[in-house]
Amino acid sequence: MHSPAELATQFRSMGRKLTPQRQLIFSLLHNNETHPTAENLYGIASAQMPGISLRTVYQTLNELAEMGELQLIDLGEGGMRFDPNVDDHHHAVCSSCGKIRDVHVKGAAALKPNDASDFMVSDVGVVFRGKCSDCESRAVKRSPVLQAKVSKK
Amino acid sequence: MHSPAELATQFRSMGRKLTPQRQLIFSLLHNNETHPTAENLYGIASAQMPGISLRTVYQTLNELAEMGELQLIDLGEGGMRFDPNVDDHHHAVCSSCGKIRDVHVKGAAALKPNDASDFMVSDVGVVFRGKCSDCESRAVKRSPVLQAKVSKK
DNA sequence: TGTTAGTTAGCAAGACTTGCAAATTAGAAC
DNA sequence: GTTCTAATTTGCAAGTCTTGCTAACTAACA
Repeated sequence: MHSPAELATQFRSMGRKLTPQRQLIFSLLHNNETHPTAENLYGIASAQMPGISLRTVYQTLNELAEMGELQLIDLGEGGMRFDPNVDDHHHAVCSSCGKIRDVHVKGAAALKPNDASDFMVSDVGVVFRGKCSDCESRAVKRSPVLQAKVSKK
Repeated sequence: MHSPAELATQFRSMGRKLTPQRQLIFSLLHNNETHPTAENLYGIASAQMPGISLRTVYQTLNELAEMGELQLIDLGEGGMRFDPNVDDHHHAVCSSCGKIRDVHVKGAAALKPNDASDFMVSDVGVVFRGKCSDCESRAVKRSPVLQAKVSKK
């Protein structure tokens, strides 16, 4: 995602308005690596701007997504997540705490469906599921013998 | 997924009942490669057993999923999809017609997050997006010059 | 055939997201 | 600074998908 300042310029050059609501959302997303849901952002935004509506948050997020400034991630956990990182990257999801982390994957771009040579691939997405280091170390401390089990989904 | 007969045995051995509704759903899922939604199955089931409820379809699907007989796929298109194929495989989604196809991916199991060596991976999922051969050939026929554009998400 | 624990059906409700219309306001012109 | 207008925000209703709840039903077994 571009910087809030750049987005501001971009919006204005498109004949669109730069409202305080939008500016706030731009700043909340800037360098945000938490993969927030709309509700997450609404919570934070509300604290700084009481009265802002959830509807506006959704609206702005959709606009940014349409502009290609956000990547939408749906991991089937009830709720779309928004990622201001639109570089070529993938995701690692902790099945314990639910945290999502951006990761780069060597060789991902070269993956091909073995048995569907007639499928024209335009995009490849990789999702790792497992345990993040925080949850893993907590599990080890709590019960070393269970470690093996726990690490299996 | 096991065969309907095997599932029947398995259910009974668990002290659960083998109802006509369950049998129907087992048979509809057997060798089903369409990645149906609950609603899809409900539609087909209703034709063969008028009065069966959508609630029961959901219930049975969830039970099978818990038993590891179904893989749940959520591609963020509004609606979980159920895959009786629980072998190690991945998916190719046509962005034009929405069809999902099971594919095997050489090297997928060996993928690792480059920059998250502390993440304990227990599962890797790969999703290809693009155009299936049907849609691709249709696009070519309709407008050869647009082919390049169309094939880009 | 009777008993009963497991199931089903139907509806209400919950979670997430979008449509709509009235009220508000950023940005441009004067 | 004032005025104007199209873009935007709000709040609520509604839509989609899924689950909770419970009365009625029934498979399985004695």
